[in-house]
Amino acid sequence: MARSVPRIQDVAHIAGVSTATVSRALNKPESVSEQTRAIVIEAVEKTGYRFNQTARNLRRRKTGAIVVLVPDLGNPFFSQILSGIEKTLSKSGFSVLIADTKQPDFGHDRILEYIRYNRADGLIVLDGSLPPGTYDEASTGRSNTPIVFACEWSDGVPLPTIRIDNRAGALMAIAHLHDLGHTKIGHIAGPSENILTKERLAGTQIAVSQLGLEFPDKWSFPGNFSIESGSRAAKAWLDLDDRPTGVFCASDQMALGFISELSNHGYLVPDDVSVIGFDDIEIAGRFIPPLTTIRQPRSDIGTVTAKTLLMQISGECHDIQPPLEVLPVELIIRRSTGPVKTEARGQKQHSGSIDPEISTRRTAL
Amino acid sequence: MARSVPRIQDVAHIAGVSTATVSRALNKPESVSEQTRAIVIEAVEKTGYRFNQTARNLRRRKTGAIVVLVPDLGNPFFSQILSGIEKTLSKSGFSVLIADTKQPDFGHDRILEYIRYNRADGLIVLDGSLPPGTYDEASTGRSNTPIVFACEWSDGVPLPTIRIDNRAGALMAIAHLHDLGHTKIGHIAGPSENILTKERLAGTQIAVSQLGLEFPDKWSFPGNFSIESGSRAAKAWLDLDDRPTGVFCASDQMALGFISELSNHGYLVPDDVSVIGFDDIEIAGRFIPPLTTIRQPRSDIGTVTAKTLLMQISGECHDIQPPLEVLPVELIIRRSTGPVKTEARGQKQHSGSIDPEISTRRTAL
DNA sequence: AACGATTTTGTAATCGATTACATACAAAAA
DNA sequence: TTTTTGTATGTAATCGATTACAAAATCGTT
Repeated sequence: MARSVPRIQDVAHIAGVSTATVSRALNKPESVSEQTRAIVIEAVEKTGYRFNQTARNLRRRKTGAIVVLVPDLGNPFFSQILSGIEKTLSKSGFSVLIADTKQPDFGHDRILEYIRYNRADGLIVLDGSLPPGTYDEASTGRSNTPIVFACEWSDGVPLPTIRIDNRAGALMAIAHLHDLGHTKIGHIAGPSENILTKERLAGTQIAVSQLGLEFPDKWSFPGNFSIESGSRAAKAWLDLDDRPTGVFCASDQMALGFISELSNHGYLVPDDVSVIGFDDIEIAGRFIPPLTTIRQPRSDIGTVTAKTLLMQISGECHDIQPPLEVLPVELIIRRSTGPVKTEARGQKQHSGSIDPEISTRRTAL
Repeated sequence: MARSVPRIQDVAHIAGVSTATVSRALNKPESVSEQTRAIVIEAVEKTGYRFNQTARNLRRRKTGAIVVLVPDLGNPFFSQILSGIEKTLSKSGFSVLIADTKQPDFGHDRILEYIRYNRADGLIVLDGSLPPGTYDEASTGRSNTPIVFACEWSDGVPLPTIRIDNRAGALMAIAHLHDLGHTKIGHIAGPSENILTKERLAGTQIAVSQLGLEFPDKWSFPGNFSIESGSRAAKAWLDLDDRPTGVFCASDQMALGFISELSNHGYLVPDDVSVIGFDDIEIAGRFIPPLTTIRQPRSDIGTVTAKTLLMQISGECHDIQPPLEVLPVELIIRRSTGPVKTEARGQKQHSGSIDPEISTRRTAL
């Protein structure tokens, strides 16, 4: 046991061939005679040799790593997309490196580091809020580190993007509320500069105006996708004289925060207000009431993104236009939305002879 | 613009010194005269030079990467710990590599790869369910890749571990239920081989027997930490003739699934049964009702783990015993637990003249 | 000025693989 | 038999930094 980790030289020595032959036997088996190949394989097995990734990377001028820029690691929505990415990339032998862009010490120039100095073989960006100039080198081809956007993107930056149709999602949400008879519809938005916020708000506005509904500013609540901001929106809703009877939230987390805060004030969903979310995070279907929402195919987003990046890296993609993949969304109807009530809140709606407590329980589900 | 990325040679050439001097000026500034240092710095700035991580790693026989083995990336509990790890390690210049051990294609020998072939400078294991033999080389010092356990661990494996006091957490949970008058206490457990399951179950049994309570098998429900398994436990609870009035769940997710399923069947928490969880994931405080739970300091676990690993890597840690850090847990009382009711379920409990519907709403909060 | 001690700098080996190029050898064609 | 072609293998350069060792420059002392 002279050395702890065997090198290609050790294998070559045992097999009685040169290092070049060992390398070829392992990387391009057809370029080596069947005999020597067998001898080499045997020597590899005897020594337990594994190639040194670092040395290979240096020689090949690759890093073997893909960096994923996540806006918020703590958010369950992203962690599941990440899971899909990791699965696909690790299968292709890449390491997945994660950086949280909302960490206080994340400098935006770290991206430039990755792009400019070849610190990664590719980049997946889940955060559209980075300054657009960041991508100049990548989009003009001056950098050879491919970048793919997923979920979010940066307007006007011509890079491959995997996303869903956010406007269509908003349209579906508003249409659903309208089908239930709601004419006074509110919206809780994400962070104002966010591209998803803009798209979902735009979709809402289009839908609302097509349906000929009013949509005053006071029915549009600010938020930032977080649970807490949903709960703040609830307080704003409570302060209103003329309240929307249906509220479309730009994220499930805000929807849950909204419902939760209303519940703290003795209001019930969907009795007092119908609420629809966006994302379909795991807990949505198990909330009380189960949340009606627009589902995003999270795992698919992850795998499609990873595959797109792999194609970019291998150079298989010869399109002139950077690929744009728009995955479908789906309306999941659960119990946080219901027919609009005409009565003012506080009036009871007992139906005949049913025990009032049980009745309330039913509606509370 | 001859080369896209400047090398140390380019800097050396411009500064009129050797590559060795440039390297020293950057890595050991005190070993170089003030003059040359200034010249080198200037040349570095002029060229925009950044060292090539791969080349450095090859020479230093390091990889610059830490691998984190996560049992389930989609679980919000882990993603927040991960966030703490990433923050600390990236500050020290390490890349964080993530592997999902529950991915179908995750071979357990991948860990051996990391340990044996120096594919990473260190390993953080959040999954205690890997075969104990895996760590032989690491714990006997035959491998020089340090490993640190966090949250979970492998019994009898003498490696540094950062965790909470699971038994104490269980004790606090049971004591809380007992304080509220509950004498019939049930438990929803995690996956049976899991070390946390065992500890929390053991804590429950100790507490229950110290308090002189009965704890029949049928009050111990199987689970696997997931929302779904909590909901299955709810069905089992419903099937019981003699039901526990307080249930301690080994994870928040199971608690939420449990409450959700009960709600689907018209049962209310804490009216019909008090429920306490474990973890304090973000949504817990916003569930309906807000979940009483045992809080784990997730972010702390992440940072302490990362720091411990860094010490192991730098060799600063000269303890004979591998360090064991037990972080404190905290009982967070919210509204999913309440005083035990003596009445049988289904009897109304209207208090005087209050509108019954409003009354129910209150208790439903 | 001469000496040794100390600081600063340069030369070249090294980390461990990949691969361009050269060479050896066998089979096919002349 | 000689020449050509093609396949299989070896030699050595290379990727880009770090660092052991040697050489040179600087300093203080006598």
